[in-house]
Amino acid sequence: MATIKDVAQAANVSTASVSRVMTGHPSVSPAMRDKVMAIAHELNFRPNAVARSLRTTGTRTLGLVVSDLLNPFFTELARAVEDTARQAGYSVIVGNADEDPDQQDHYVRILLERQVDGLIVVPTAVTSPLLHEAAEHAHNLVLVDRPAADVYAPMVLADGTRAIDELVDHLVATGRRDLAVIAGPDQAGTSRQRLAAFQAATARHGMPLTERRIWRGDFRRASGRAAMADLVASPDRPDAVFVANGSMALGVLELLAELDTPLVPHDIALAVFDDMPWFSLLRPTLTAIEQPTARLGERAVHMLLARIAGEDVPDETLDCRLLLRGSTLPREAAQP
Amino acid sequence: MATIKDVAQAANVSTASVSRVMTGHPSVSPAMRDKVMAIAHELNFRPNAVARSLRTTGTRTLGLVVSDLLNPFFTELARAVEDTARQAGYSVIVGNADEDPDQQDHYVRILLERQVDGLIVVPTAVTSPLLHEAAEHAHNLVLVDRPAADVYAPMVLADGTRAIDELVDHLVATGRRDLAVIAGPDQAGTSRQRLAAFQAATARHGMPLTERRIWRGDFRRASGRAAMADLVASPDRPDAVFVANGSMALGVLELLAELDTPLVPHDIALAVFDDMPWFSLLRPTLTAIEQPTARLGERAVHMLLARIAGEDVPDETLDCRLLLRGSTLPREAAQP
DNA sequence: CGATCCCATGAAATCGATTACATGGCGACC
DNA sequence: GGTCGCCATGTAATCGATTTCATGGGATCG
Repeated sequence: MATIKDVAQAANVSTASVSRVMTGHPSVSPAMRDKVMAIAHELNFRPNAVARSLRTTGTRTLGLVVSDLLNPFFTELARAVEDTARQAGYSVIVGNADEDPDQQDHYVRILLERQVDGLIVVPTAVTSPLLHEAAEHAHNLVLVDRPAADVYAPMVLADGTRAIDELVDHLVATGRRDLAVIAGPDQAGTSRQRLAAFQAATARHGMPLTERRIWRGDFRRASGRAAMADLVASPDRPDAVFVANGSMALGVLELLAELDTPLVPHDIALAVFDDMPWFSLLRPTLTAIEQPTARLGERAVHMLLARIAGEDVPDETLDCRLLLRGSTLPREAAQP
Repeated sequence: MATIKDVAQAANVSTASVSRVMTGHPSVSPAMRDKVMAIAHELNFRPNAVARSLRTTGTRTLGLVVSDLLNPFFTELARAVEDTARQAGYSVIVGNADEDPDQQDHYVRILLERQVDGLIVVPTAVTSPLLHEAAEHAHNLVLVDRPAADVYAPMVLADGTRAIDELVDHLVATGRRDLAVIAGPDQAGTSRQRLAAFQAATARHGMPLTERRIWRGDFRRASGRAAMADLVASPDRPDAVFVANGSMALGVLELLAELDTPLVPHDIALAVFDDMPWFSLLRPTLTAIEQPTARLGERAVHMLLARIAGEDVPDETLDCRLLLRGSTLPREAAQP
């Protein structure tokens, strides 16, 4: 690969001049510019971004660590982050923590070593010493989707409380009396939030959630399936089920599809936190709470860029939207 | 951030020694190792990977340019690439070309400047001067999923020919006589391949595809929807439709779901190239050709690492699998 | 006990760019 | 016409690591 020195020699000028031409420095004569440009093209010169970064401290690279790339929610988030970053002239290195705090830390460490200009993290666990430290150390850090204790970094979250309230109101209003939830792992902030909101809402209706009505998953497909299997096999089934994320919903739906008799919505109302484009293709169509996923990623990048620019950035909270569909129709209306 | 010099000073040793300790060089005394390690921890020293890369030429980073991150096929591919790369100690910078050759070139350029150790590309177009040049210039390049003319780089492709043959055999055997296809953009190699295979298979059955039976999409959701709208509205509908990728299938299904009378499978048999986890949740369940997506990503990384190691790497072709489901049941069996 | 060899360490060069500082030349202004 | 100043360019330092080469000291072996 041709270096700046090769170009300088071939053009009979100093490396400083070549550098000035390449970076668009104002005081360069047109003659110099043309000559250097011509030779640079001819030699197929591409500035070595690694060397540049070393000198300028600045890599124009952002790091993104998500908790589970298999989950479409996070792939959409990643897509939005990549898109927004590119428009601002940044590249993105992606890390997949697979809901494992150690792997998350592995990536944070690597990304810091690579001198990313900023870091966007979906915290796998509520607490991480490394993240804490990264935040302390004036590293540019933004948390997305999930809160994390003792990490002093701006966050952008989707708050589903209002939508969950609305959902529970609807379920109760349409005659459901025995609500259950398939929750996520306790270590994830979003899981706690959603569970808490659901509990609060049911309590508000005078029907607080008992421990028997809380199934614990891990936000992955298989755990949703297992929970649902358990749930339908139990002697006294609940008459409404709220699944705390989209991945688990896939498992739940799989299991339901294998049953001989359809349970939803007549016997059981079903609602999912996270909407997917194919939910309205199912029969019955699936009631869901839609998160502003793309905006989440977009805002995260903008907040991060603002932090990089030295600005003070407040937390942001985006609202979620309840999409009522067929799976939560009242029992009567649901009879085929 | 503490540098190696800070550590060296604090420990009263040379930077060379610190470097040797950090990189695990064999000839370092235990005393030295302990002392340096202790101080490094204390100062919270993290080696600057940018500086290291400059000296060692090697970034332990791979670049991945995919043609459309909205398409679940590519997100799964990206996930597999990231996973495999991480296991080999590499990070991945992802670029999304959005089916735009210019944007693809933009990313290739940036990734080359960043000195990635290797590049995995899903070519947006059949030809790209920059890719051609990158391949020529002994850059480590591997193409995935789609062939590209005049780019001399190893490829790993999924060949759907056999599965498409099988599909057409099945359609004909179950009484379908008027087959149609919603194809992708002509610039994409996979689109050409799939269309060619479909045409060949129908011809083999003595019913060559006429131009009227070929709808042109662009591999995106909206184009699938538009094509299907056109198709169902036409006076003489075909009795079987093959959709050339999963994104377009989503649009097709959306449109079908909005119709009052179900057409599939009685009036129209439907099959899709690309399987998705939720295809078996639909009613009818959806016949699809499954690609070995994860293996594709995995093999791409291994081939790339082999190239980086200087080995000669042959092209690879992986086979696809036809999954017959409800949407291609014979008309008789399909009556509700 | 002396010669030899190797091991641990340090000094300094190096990777490829950017940039502070020096310098020469030319135009402008009085 | 002389002085001042700025503009274009070059020289060399710099970023933070790795690595070559030199060196001194200790162990080994005869």
